Amino acid sequence: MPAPFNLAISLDASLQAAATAAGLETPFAAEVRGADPRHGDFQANGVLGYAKARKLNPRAVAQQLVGALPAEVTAAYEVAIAGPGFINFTLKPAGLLGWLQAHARAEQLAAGAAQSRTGEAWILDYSSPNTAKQMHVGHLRSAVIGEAVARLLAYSGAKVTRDNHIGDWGTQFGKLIWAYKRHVDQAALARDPIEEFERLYKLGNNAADADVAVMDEARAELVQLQAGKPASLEVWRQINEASLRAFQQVYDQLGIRFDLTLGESFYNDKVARVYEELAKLGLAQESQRALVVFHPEHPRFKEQPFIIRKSDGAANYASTDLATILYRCEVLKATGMLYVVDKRQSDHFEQLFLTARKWFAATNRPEPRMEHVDFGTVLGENNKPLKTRSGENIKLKDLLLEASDRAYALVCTKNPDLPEAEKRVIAEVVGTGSVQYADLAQNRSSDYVFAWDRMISLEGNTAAYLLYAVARLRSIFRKLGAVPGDTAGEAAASGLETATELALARKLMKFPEAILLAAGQMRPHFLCLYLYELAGEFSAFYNADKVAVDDPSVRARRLLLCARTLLILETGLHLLGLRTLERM
RNA sequence: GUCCCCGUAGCUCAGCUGGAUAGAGCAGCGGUUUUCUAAACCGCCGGUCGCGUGUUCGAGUCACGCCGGGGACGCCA
Repeated sequence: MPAPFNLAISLDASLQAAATAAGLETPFAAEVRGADPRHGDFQANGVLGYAKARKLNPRAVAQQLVGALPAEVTAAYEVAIAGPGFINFTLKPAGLLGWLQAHARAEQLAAGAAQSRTGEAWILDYSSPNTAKQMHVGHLRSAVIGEAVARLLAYSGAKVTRDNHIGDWGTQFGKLIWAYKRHVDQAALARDPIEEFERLYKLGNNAADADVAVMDEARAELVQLQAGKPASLEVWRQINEASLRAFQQVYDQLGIRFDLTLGESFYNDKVARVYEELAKLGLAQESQRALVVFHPEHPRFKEQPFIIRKSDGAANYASTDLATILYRCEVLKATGMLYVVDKRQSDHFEQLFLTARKWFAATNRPEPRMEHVDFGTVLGENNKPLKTRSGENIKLKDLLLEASDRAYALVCTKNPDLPEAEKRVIAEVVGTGSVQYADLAQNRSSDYVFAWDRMISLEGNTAAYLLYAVARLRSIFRKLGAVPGDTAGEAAASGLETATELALARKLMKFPEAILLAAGQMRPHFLCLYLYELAGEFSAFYNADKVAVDDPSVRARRLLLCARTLLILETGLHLLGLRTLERM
């Protein structure tokens, strides 16, 4: 009998059927959820509310429900009624082993997970830096969280399109092109294009401030660019290409690859339609020469305008964001879109979504799901936004480099005999992974304090702790000359016995819940927490139960546990965007 | 001024749609290695969940008020 991927869901369905069989009134919700291990694996709390609403004795209702449970359930679980009417379910050891045997390979887990979001098509809008500028620490969270959410949704069965909505259009290009044409240093450009663009922009900006004639020339450059003059477009195109190449170096380290890069310039010719439609529908109105949208039903947005066209006639990000929503629905056939953006922009997104909903409703377009996946600020240890000592933004490139350096120093003390090249790889994986994981492990909505020591000190809920568990698991298989997931070997496994074996197996079986929770709320920290607890159970098991024992059936079942732990740890870490290691 | 978010152990944080005795890590104290990586494991210590009132079988979680911190608020994104 194949074990269902998500036992909680399957149990819920069984209870629902039992409720009908027991003659309970509808609606009845079983409310199955993971339980405190002291009480069991799962608990159903539904009878409490049900009994209350009908002034029944909850324990009697629970009794009635338990009496109607199908034989498969009572065979697989210890069932107990506790307290005011909780029903506790503890999977028997044979059931645990059965689940582990049914989910032996990555494809089997993936197939199970993919059931929850089939048919959904999401556009993920994340990272989205400005071209011609360095990515700095302020770009970290969007990239890291966005990628993890993308992977979680895809794993859950959704079609995911990663769209890098870069800032590649704006008034700064006039000054930049002016300076580029006159002062570009080709050698510097080849070495580090963004560094050079930043230098040129500052140069152009200063020159324009100092000299009105330069300002006029810069303005003329901008007009020519916007008018589509080929020579200007060519420079602009070069700037963007070089910028994207530089971004990709960071993305490669973070495991990010976009499907689309449709920046603001792409929507240049698509904003006019937005103005026309919204004006015609009466949603937008002229105010102080700008085109704005008010929301009379909203306490604040009845007065605080959503400016969709500036008084000088130019577009702003409200214009392009509206055009983007339309394009994503009409052309890309998205059923939903997510914006992984700083929470300080929540007003903008609230106004944007309100406006888009009214617009779509008024034009009979199907309404997409739109969600602002917000996140807090990265703070320094002084609890203020993280900066360098001189008050500059920290470049993402430098941050990741420092992470690797710190990890390298650590590998050299912990495992000095490894080959130099391998130490470098370990440093890169551990360093980058530590930065990613520190960002993901905390609830994204809150600010978080960036602290190197806590991040790479490798204690507690950190990337290194998890990667270390993976490395130890790999080491076991290396030492024993065994292959993880070897079915023939696993067939010899005897039943789970020790407390640590059982605790580990129980935690493994909870993987589906962790995925569901993390993907459902687009909060990767739920997966982090699960993986951390799993690694903890593994470490306790590793310490208490030796795998390399003589008894072949004991060894086989422990190897099976190791193989599943390895599989789920790696699957989880990869979903978060981290790489894993053989040794560290 | 209006609105939003936050306040949980000395520190950094979990706590899923209200569920059982509020949990981790760090720091502190004490243990564990002739055994698969000790970057580990085990134990102890530590909380009036900012304060108050209310809602109910049940509140860290919901409502209202207050105190404290952060953020947003017309042409940057």
